[in-house]
Amino acid sequence: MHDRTAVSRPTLEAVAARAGVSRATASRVVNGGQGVRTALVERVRKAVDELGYVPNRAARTLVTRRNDAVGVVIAEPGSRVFSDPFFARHLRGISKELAAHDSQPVLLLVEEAGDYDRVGRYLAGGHVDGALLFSLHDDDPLPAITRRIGMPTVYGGRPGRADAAGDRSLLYVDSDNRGGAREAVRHLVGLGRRRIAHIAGPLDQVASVDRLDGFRDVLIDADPRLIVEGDFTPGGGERAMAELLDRCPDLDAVFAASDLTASGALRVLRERGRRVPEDVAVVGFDDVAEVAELTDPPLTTVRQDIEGMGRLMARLLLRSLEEPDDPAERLPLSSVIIPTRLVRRASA
Amino acid sequence: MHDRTAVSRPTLEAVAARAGVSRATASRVVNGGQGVRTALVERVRKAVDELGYVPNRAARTLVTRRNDAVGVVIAEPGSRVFSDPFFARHLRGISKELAAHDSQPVLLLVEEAGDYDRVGRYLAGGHVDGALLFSLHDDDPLPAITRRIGMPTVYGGRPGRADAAGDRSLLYVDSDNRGGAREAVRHLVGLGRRRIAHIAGPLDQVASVDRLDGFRDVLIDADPRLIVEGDFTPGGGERAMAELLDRCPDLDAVFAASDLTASGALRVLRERGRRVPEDVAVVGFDDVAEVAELTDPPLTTVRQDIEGMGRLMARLLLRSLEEPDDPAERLPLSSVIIPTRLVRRASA
DNA sequence: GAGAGGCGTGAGAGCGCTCTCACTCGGTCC
DNA sequence: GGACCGAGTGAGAGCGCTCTCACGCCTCTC
Repeated sequence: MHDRTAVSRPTLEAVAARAGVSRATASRVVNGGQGVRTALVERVRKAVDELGYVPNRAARTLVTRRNDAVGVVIAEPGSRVFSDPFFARHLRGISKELAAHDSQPVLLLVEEAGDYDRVGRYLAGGHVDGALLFSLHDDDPLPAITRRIGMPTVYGGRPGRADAAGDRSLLYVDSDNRGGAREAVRHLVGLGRRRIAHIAGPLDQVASVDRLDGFRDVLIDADPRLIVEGDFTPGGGERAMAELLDRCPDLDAVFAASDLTASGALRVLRERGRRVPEDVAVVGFDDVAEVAELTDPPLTTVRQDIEGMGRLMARLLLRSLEEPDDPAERLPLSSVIIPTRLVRRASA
Repeated sequence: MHDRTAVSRPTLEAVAARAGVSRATASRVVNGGQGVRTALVERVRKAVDELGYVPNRAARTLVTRRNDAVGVVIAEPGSRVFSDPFFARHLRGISKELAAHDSQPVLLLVEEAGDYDRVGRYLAGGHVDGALLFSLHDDDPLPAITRRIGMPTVYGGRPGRADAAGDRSLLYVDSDNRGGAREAVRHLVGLGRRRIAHIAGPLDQVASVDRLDGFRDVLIDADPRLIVEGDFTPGGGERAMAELLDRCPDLDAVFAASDLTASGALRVLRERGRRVPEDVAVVGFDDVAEVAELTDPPLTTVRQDIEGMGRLMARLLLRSLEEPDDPAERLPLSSVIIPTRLVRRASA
């Protein structure tokens, strides 16, 4: 198929010949130069420069079994993780951290059921040293695959029960969804609000459940009619807000599980003549992209450090790749929860 | 450094032994089975299944010089291309197309000047078959690098003069920025607007210039005071709008070079008591993410097919990788301009 | 001055695959 | 009936690199 005519690049052999040393010595120099006389190191370096030598990674991988690449698997690009702002930020953090360790992210998007197979084969094919998995639903086959082939894996977001059941020592990085939600609701309480509603995210996602739990942590005996499930979209926010207002016209605050949800809620509140924040205070969640600043009024929201999350995922993965074979020498690695913080704007 | 203990995978040798054939025959079967007796094909296939054999891509790459991977280089992640919505959509289109050809995108972000070196080395290292370049400014060293090493490259967005000068046959995919701008302005004219302003994007970017050109195509002798340079952000839109209103209080329409810019403009218009669209009609550009729907009123805007752009870039690159060595046999490849279309909402 | 010990270097095997080339074998042609 | 042929198969070289191991040389010790 691809019939690339290789632009022939100099080999290590050529470098060695030019420097008047053996291939072995040239290799040593290229890989750090430990235990080679300074004079020779310099001769080889010079030859490398003159020839413009760049090691052939395929050859190197073949013998070292190291790829210097990790797979970034994103399942369901229609979903939340992929939804624009998250995705780009995650990737940026991941890329930065990997680049610092001379490793590269290989992107693997799963769009349809058939893609799992392709991605599974790719991972099993040993083209990457490890995997970063953004996988949301419980029946995702990928965790089982990486576990079976013994590929180091770090999850983005706390995995659901089914995944966790298989391996207690599973590594993940997540935002402090629960803590962030608590802070948001406490803020509303602090403002003197007494009828605080919650528009949740889809409750089959762990993050949604965590945020709902945080809400309940503060409002232990919240009126169940004040809780409605949304879907993280503006439209869902509109529908949920309308329902809430119908059910409980006396509500005086809303904690929405995402900024987009909140933006929909704001629109309905405005249509129904409720002033924000005077009549109803609104708090969102995410603070990514410009959404929270675009709304009218600008949204008070819980900020997540998505880029930091990506960076930490990569770091955790790189660490587990470095692990010595001897289990006794292994440094203990553990999952990380990244703190969130409330950003106050005009809506609450 | 990375001391991965390889989970030893079966080799082609093992498959051959189990199937009772030579390695060569096993290889033929794995690569399609051309010219092998059906009986043998089946024996080998069975052995592959039983052993769970997956070809070692490094070994294959070493001999075929094909990577089945392409580099996706994004320079200046702070910039427009990277800005969330674009990035994810591009990548999605690219990934889909590549996946269909069993190739994978390797992500290369350039954050700081020093990264050019790293990325350049990576590309030169022959780890990818080709490159998709999102590079915006004229002094970007990457085009020169890919040209020098003879690596097939497709650009996202029409390159600036400096790049194009080096190679006339350069391949790129771009949105019809100029045509889209024309359509937007014609729409405003059709609404009977006579004092139409333009908030441009940063004029060192080709897309901004193209949109401005489209504006001018329709309004050949536009009052220069009705044109202000913005920066694609809401804040820039606010400043530009304020300036425009000060200069020309009689303006009755604004064509903003991006939706974010338009959202800032809308806010200023509201503050100054201008009704949209009654007093001032507003049209944006992009229609990605939910921005245009979030604004109040929802924004009329020019939609770009970003995902399609990504897909086409990948397709163009794959095609140029397939090119036969004999120049006479080459199918002519040419750059593509993807149409845009006006999406009418409430603001104009 | 002879033996021990280290350090630096080179030879060579081998990573897992593809691909060329030579060989075999059954069938066809004159 | 022998030369020819094409299809199917296997042997083996080689892709560019790393890494083990053995060897040579130099320094040190008694």
